[in-house]
Amino acid sequence: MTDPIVTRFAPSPTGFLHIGGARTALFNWLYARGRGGKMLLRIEDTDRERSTKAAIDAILDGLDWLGLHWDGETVYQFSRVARHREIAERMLAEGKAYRCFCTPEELAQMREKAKAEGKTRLYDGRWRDRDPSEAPAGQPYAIRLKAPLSGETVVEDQVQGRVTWQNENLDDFVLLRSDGTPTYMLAVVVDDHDMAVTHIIRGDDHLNNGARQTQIYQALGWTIPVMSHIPLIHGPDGSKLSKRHGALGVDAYRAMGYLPAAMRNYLVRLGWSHGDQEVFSTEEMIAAFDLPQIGRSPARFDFAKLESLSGHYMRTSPDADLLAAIDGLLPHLANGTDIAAKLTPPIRSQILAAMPDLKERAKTLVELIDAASFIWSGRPLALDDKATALLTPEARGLIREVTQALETVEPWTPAATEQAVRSYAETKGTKLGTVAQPLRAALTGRATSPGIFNVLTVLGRQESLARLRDQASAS
RNA sequence: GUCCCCAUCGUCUAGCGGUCUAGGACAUCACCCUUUCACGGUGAAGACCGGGGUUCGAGUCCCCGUGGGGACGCCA
Repeated sequence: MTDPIVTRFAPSPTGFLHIGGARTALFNWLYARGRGGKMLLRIEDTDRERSTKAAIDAILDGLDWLGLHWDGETVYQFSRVARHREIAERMLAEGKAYRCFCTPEELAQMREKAKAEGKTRLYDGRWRDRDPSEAPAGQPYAIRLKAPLSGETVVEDQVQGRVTWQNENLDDFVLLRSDGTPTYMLAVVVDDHDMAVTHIIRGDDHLNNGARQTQIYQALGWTIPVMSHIPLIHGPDGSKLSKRHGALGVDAYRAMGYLPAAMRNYLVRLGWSHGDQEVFSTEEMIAAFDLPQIGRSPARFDFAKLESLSGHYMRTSPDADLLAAIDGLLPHLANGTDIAAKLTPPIRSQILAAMPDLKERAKTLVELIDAASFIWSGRPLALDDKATALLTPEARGLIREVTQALETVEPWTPAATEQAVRSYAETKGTKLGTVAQPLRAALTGRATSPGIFNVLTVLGRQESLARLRDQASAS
């Protein structure tokens, strides 16, 4: 029996969960779920200066919203420093690492020199073979890996293929800082090993780290996890994602009204494909996802496609789910509290009644809420510019007459009101649109809305007639 | 600068030597449907970065160039 698959998502809590991190989490989650494995969560909070509680909360909240649930307890890397130190000491004792007494100034000089000479190896290894007895007394030291000087280090990457580095280009990097805290490079290896991680899936900005970490695994004699470095996501203009375009926290996407399912679907197709399939249910995604199908070139973030996918999920979601999604979204909206207060039980059932018509034309929950707002907007109804333009004196005259025709309609159903309006238009010798648009403006305050007869039905006889009379008499 | 990675329509991508006069999706543009807006339907326009090889045959393999990206910290 082979070992169970264990993946992990390991964000550093120095900011929100951005779109790239969300996709990395999704890939890890899909890979584990599809193979009966586990996805672990490890918060890489060893940078005490920059790690914040707020960032941790944002990451957890973001994963939760996306529906990417991890297995087991969340591991906080900082809590494991003693273990990291233990391994560093062990490597020192075994001669796999050594003490380096260089000062920051010396290091800065070395770096400059190396750059000037066009060398990749920044540290010159000056303490590599020196006897510790030569160390200046009381001088703090860092522990560096005694990396191989020749030969090559290879990462057999599932997405990048076989990637090779000449060891002469890799220097003796620091494992344990002079203040006794572990570096990221050491901590990751020790934690992944201790957490029995079998597959590392992360952004390809870590590809070079993959080589360094491989050297640590080799020094320790540990099994190297299968690595997959996925390409980064770029902004619409091809540049690195910045706050100007796509680098928003996932909470921003929630606030824009995207459904988590749409988000997952959009994200999974960024860099990964399964033939010509564009739409994937979560189950399909889990079943089809695999590492070799991930592309190696960076993808650009495209709101238009996200939007389109979002519309698809809006249309295909059950009505009640969408209402629940609105409830979930309201707390995250600026005017959410005001709207929430208006959603009384009767209003909610009106929304539900209108939902089949509403969801057909909304791309996001925000649009859905906006399109539904005519239901709870009280009289006198505010008119937007287009609606105002529609309500010419002639149009108001039409409304007056149609209202009279409508007053006798019984029962108040879409078919019956349509009957009445159509026959009115016929006797007037005008097209249905000529009377439907003014009705729409008077009823919803907008120039666009669901089908006008459904609007009449959702609003009910009393409210409909009242809104019509408001506009018939006004001028 | 050095190291590493990448390169098919505007965008996401299919393509794993011949079935490619290169397929799908989003976006765009027509037309149809139609009470508005969407949806839906039909159709159009739109790509293999350049140059060398290898091969009977290259979008597919190799090399060089060019262009992107990433990494070069006692950050993660």
